Amino acid sequence: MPRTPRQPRAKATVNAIVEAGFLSLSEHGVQGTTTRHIADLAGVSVGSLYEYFANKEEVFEAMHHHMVAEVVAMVEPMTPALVRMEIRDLIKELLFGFRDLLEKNQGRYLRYMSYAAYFAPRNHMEPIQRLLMNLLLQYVIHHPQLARLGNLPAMGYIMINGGVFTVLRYLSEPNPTIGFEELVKGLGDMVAHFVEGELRKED
Amino acid sequence: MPRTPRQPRAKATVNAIVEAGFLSLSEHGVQGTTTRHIADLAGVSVGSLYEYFANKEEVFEAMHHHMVAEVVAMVEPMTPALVRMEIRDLIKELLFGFRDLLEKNQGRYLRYMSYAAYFAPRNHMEPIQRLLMNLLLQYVIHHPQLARLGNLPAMGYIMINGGVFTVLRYLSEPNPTIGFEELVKGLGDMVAHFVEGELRKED
DNA sequence: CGGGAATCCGAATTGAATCCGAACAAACAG
DNA sequence: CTGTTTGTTCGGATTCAATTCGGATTCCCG
Repeated sequence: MPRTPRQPRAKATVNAIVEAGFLSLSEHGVQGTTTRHIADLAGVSVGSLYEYFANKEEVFEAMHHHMVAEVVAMVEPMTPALVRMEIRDLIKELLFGFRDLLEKNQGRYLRYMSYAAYFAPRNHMEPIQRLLMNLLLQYVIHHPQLARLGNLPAMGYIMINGGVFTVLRYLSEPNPTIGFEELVKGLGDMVAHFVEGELRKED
Repeated sequence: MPRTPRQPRAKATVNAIVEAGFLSLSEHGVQGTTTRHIADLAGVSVGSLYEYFANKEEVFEAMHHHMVAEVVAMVEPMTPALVRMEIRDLIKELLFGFRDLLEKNQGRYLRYMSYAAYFAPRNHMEPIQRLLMNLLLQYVIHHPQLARLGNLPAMGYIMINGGVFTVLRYLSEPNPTIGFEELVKGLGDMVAHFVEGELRKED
């Protein structure tokens, strides 16, 4: 049963372990990331690690929460500005921000993401999906003509998942055949044309 | 150094091991899939497993090849018919076929796919991506008006990755909020409107 | 048949994950 | 201050899965 850290010293320990988790993942990949490794990098002993984490997986879960929290911290302040933009600009802003976040710290979040399906198999992207679905709703509220669009949940699902996963996959690619700008422009065009097309169909 | 099976008996062993890999993955997930487990399910000893596979990961790679081969075997015969269809019908045909394939055998391929990022981090989808890119090219050849479209590689990248990953993610979802038909229709609309919009822009 | 190659086996080895009890540090009451 | 309680850290002991290895068994060709 893992303990919750009370004293600041312990909180520092927990934090160091999570940091070390990202470091080790970047350096050695999943296979090479052992508890001893993490503990060494964190400057504590394995025993200490198991004081606060029931098992190795929980360390990865904590890393996951860090990442999600940062994404939320990025998107939420942007939201008021985003909902007033043209759709193409919104997508551009969002995806560039997303890329920068993922590549921060030698791509620690990106690296983590490519293994996330293993560590957090169930719904690991759900909070982010909800965040973006909320952004979409806010956007529709600020652009009432969009309310005429048909199946908003399905549209949102496709745009969010298609967009997020395509960008993730793109950024993980060792030598991509297209540029990130092209990708972002293409995604923007795709969504913009789709919206126009659907609105035209309504008439 | 793994040996290549020569006698039919050995080929059966190799096959049983790969089959057992899928079974074990379905039953016990990644964590629960041990070499002993696979060997037991295959009705052979661990030692035999290591005769033909250098390590556990190679078993997963063999499973991967099985899956990719089946996808190719599904798409290639469909191609001549697909390239003559309306874009929406093509997408519908392709995605329903894809779903059926993934859900065959109690979803063994789907189950495998959700862990694939871990086992085959580098380029594990590349053959499928190439297959679909080729389909796209053939399609453009049969619909010459599409040749006026702008950045085909980027478009293809987005449609293929966005489509494949969205469907994969959707099928892995325990209780999806939208129906598969809606998803397929939405993807079809998205692509169709995009094509129309781009063609209109060219004028 | 007889012998060498191919196949199969499962106990032994190895190394990582996890547990645990003792040692050390902080907080705090009297 | 000082004894006690509670929180924290440590690293060796244990457990379990991956992989190895030497020998037993089966196949197949001459």
